[in-house]
Amino acid sequence: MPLEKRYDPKTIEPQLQTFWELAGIYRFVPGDERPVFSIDTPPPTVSGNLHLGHTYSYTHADVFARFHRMRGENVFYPMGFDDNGLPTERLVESQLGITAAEIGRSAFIAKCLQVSEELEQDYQNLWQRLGLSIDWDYTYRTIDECSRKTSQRSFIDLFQEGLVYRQEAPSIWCPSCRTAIAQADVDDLERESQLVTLAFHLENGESLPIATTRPELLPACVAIFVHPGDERYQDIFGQRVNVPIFDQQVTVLQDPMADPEKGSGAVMCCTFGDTVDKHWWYTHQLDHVNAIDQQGNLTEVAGDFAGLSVKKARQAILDTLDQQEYILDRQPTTQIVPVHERCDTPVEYIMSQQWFIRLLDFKEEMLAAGDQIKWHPAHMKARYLTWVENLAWDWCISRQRYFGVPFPLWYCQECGEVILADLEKLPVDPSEDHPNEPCSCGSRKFKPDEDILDTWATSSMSPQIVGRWLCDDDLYQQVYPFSLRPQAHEIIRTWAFYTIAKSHFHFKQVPWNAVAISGWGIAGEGMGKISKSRGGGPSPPLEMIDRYSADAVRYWATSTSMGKDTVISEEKIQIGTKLTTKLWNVARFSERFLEDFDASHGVDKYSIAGINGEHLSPADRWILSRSQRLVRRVSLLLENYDYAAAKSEIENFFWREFADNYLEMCKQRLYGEDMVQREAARAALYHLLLTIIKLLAPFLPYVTEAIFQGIFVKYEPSQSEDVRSIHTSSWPEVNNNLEDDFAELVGETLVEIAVSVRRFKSENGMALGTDIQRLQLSADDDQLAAQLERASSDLISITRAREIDVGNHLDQTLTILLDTRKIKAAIEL
RNA sequence: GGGCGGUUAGCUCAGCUGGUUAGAGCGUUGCGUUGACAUCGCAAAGGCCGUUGGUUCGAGUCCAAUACCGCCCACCA
Repeated sequence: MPLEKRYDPKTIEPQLQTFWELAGIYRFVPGDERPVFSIDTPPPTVSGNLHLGHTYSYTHADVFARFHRMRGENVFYPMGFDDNGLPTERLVESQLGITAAEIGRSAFIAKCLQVSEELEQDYQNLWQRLGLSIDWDYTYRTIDECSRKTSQRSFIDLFQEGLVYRQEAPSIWCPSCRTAIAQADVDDLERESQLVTLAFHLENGESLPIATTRPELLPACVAIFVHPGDERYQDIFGQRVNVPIFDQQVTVLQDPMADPEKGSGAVMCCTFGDTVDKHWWYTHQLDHVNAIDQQGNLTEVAGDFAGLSVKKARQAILDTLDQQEYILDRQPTTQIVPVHERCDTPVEYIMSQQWFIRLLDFKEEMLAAGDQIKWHPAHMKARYLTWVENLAWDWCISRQRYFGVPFPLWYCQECGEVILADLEKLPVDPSEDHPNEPCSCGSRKFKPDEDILDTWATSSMSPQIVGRWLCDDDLYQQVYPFSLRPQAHEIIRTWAFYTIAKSHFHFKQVPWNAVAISGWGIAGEGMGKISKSRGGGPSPPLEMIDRYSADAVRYWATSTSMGKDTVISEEKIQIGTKLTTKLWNVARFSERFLEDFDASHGVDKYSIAGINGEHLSPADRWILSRSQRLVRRVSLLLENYDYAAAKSEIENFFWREFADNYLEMCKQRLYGEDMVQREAARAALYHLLLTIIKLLAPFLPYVTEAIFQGIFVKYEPSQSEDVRSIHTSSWPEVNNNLEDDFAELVGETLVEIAVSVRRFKSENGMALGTDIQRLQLSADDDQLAAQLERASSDLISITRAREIDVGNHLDQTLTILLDTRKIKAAIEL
């Protein structure tokens, strides 16, 4: 079936998508002898707000998958959805306007399952429409049974290795989400604040000025610290001080972490205002006063202020301090406060009992693991290493929430012993199940652990979940360690780091050979324009795909290199549309010369080996040589995950060298009567078009497939490659015999001549198709001159000269077009 | 405060291990039915490659300092 005059992606893309699904083009073949390329796909957090930015990093991973598949590798490219834990709960709460506390735990979990499942269908639709070459037989949800089982198994294994522990300790707490969180869940937020200097009174009645931004923590003040070398405070070391309003007596202590430069140099230590307080509390064995409860309100120790929120209490206490004339100074200040990244609520440090995974003892191992992985771009490794170096807390994995993977354990009500679930029974819900055996103390009374695991504690097992670690060892052995982890940069410290940590703890190896870090597709000015046209919302990706094409969106997504953020640009998408149109038109042009070939040997007929070099024109030799170098370069770039440079090289070659120049040079032979010349041109054309669409197939899977199906796969099957689809066909190989420096020099000369003639016509207002009488050329180099002679058909074709005349010198009466050391050219009109 | 990335044509960006007149797309201007393509083609204009030093026969490309922009990290009184 000949190619349609106009390429209509809106109808063709969905057809091809269906074809790929039905034909199983992207199936992973377990047990196959080909080398495996396995991808640890990021399970997107199901957030319910899909925008074009989501397509950005996922396109990158797909390009790699397609490249490796065409390279002959058995590509394992699964998909997952991260739908357990706090992010999903927050979504459900905001979307349905309910809270778990209101409707009860089990009803809430049911809502979470329902909402996330509906949204996941949207994600899947988008991924399929975008053309991601995922094998949908391998999908997972981080809340599904296999994930829960894997996650609980991980916990039990680590427990038995002594790598997890439960401890009553100051923990990072989000008063809004009402749960403990981990260091990695904390972000910085700048806000306006007030630094007030208060007068604390020593026993002798003297006043000690102390600055604070958190006066509401006064009831929890347990000590005052000064620097040991601070001259001002040598005398008061060890003295007792009265805390304003609350009147408890605390001691002045010394510690090098007290900075004489800050505030008055004397600082109050409260349990707990920040991590330094925690440090001092621990190292100086101070008392613990809990002033803030789990809802973020002041406790009874705050007396009249009990029950007030932190914010209200701060103001009320300030007012009282003011009335009682404790305030020496007030300074407005911008302060950086740690907040919970999910809700931007300032965190508190609250004493509570939590489960932790040991990290601080393993920093060296984690750093070494980072060095064993290839990072793309390389500088992203620095973020990982910095994070590991600065770790200050073990990994708090317990969350006081509802929707997630439960801890697989109970506590004995008699002796407090931890009873783990049986491995065979995983996954368990300890609230519904119970232990098989009585506790070693003989008791049969158990209390289930009611917390859930940090969502990262599960998603950090993604290689094990998707590789079916616990239920399909053959598969797992084939895919693990994974070839590639693609992900975005903001989750280096969470997903990447935790996955590396888990892999180290469980298997003493790194989870992947390489990690490819994508940037973000972010809303920019272009988005404003887009959103305006549809009433203000962000641009929905399916709408953009419908308006332009999946290929065009992918073109935009692969235009900025690995690791870089990029603005969502409708303009860039439009350029992608132009490229697909150009490809289509080139293919339609080529089709008429290729369709009557005796191609009974399938696509191999015009493989490079079949080209008879004797009859190739200089233009053929030039473009064939250039194409070999292109294949070499693009392959290397893609091996190194540099999709943007690869795409740009192919695009330039295709548009500037092949379409603008080569096609114009070979037309005369294609249309001409000389069958020998015609066959040579057709062979070159066949090879080049096939090479170009293959190279572009990872980027523009739809239009290249449409061309491949329309022109190259209407013959019998090839013996050497799977030509059901361009995406299972073989990646182009470099043919050294076609690489030829001299041919390239000749080709460049031909282009120079063509450009000079075009410029002449353009400057003289002539149409490009205008015939010229004679083109006279002269080259000092005899070999070059001989090639120019041989290229007369190429030159006539592109310049429309009636006659090409190659001689030793130019006729001075003619118009000189070019005069360089290499080549001189003149025309006669 | 420490670290990383960026600073190249009006805009968005390429420029690999330093080497002839610095590239592309968009935009601008002019011209044009080349027997595939007007969702096009051809051509033109447009840059002291952030600043200042240094290394070198030669630097956008290496080194140092510096200024902005962005990000990561840090104990944020």
